Amino acid sequence: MDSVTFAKAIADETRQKIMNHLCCQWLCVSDVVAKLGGVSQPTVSHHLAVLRAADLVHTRREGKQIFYSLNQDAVAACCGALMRVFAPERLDVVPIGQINVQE
Amino acid sequence: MDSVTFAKAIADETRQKIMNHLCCQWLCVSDVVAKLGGVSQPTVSHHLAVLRAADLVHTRREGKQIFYSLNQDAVAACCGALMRVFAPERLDVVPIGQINVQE
DNA sequence: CTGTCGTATAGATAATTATCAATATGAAAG
DNA sequence: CTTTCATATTGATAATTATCTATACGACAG
Repeated sequence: MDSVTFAKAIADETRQKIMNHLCCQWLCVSDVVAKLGGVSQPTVSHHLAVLRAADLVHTRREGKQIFYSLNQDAVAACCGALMRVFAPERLDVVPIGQINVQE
Repeated sequence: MDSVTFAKAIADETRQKIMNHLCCQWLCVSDVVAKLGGVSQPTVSHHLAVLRAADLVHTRREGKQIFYSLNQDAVAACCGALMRVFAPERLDVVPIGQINVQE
C-alpha cells in the first residue's frame, strides 16, 4: 500500500467519522449508518469499501451482518511511513501526545 | 488544522512528489517545475497553494523568486494526531522504521 | 422454495478538483 | 518608465468522487 492510497482513503470527513466509530470496536453496517445519521446505507457501504480496499478495516461475517473494525496496525504503519518520508528530521521528537519517539 | 484538511492536502500524487522534493531543502517554483517534468507552472503553483493553505510548507521570498520547503513539524504533528485518533492502541509500538515509541 | 433482512452493486447526478492556456501581478534591471 | 523574469490568478475543461435511488445478492427462517 502506498502513501497516496492511504491519504485518499482518509481524505473524507464521512470516512474519518466512520473510522472514529470503528476504532476499538466492531460495528455492523447498519450500526454505522445509525451512528452517522443522515447518510444512506449504500453510501456507508461505499465508504467501507474504500477503507477495505486500503486495508484500513478488518471484516468479520456473522450471519446476515458484516462487522467492521478499524485496522489500527495499518494506520500506524502508514503514519509511520509518512513520517519517515515527510518528516525524517523529526523522527527523534515526534509529538505523539506527550510521548516522544526514542531510539 | 484538522485531520481531514491534512489528509486532503497530501491525497494527491503530484503533491506528494512536490513534498518529496521540498523535504530538507529550499526550492523555488521553477525548480519544482523542472524537477517534476511534464507539469505546468500554474499547476505547480496551485499545488503549492494547497500545501501552503494546510501550513505544510515554509515560504521565503528572495528577489523575484519564492522559495518553498517542507514544514516537517506540521507533518509530524498531523501524523501524530492521526495516530492518537486512529491508532490509540498502537501508540506504544509505532513502527517508525526500526524505532519504537516508548514512554 | 419463498420471503425477509442486511449488505453490496449499478446507474445517475452533483460537487470537487487537477490541469492547462492565457493573463495578471510584482519585483528587479536597464 | 519600460521591459523582463518569476510566480500567482482566472477561466475553462476533464477527471474523480460523494451521494442518492433502485436493485441485486446472500444468508437465514419458516
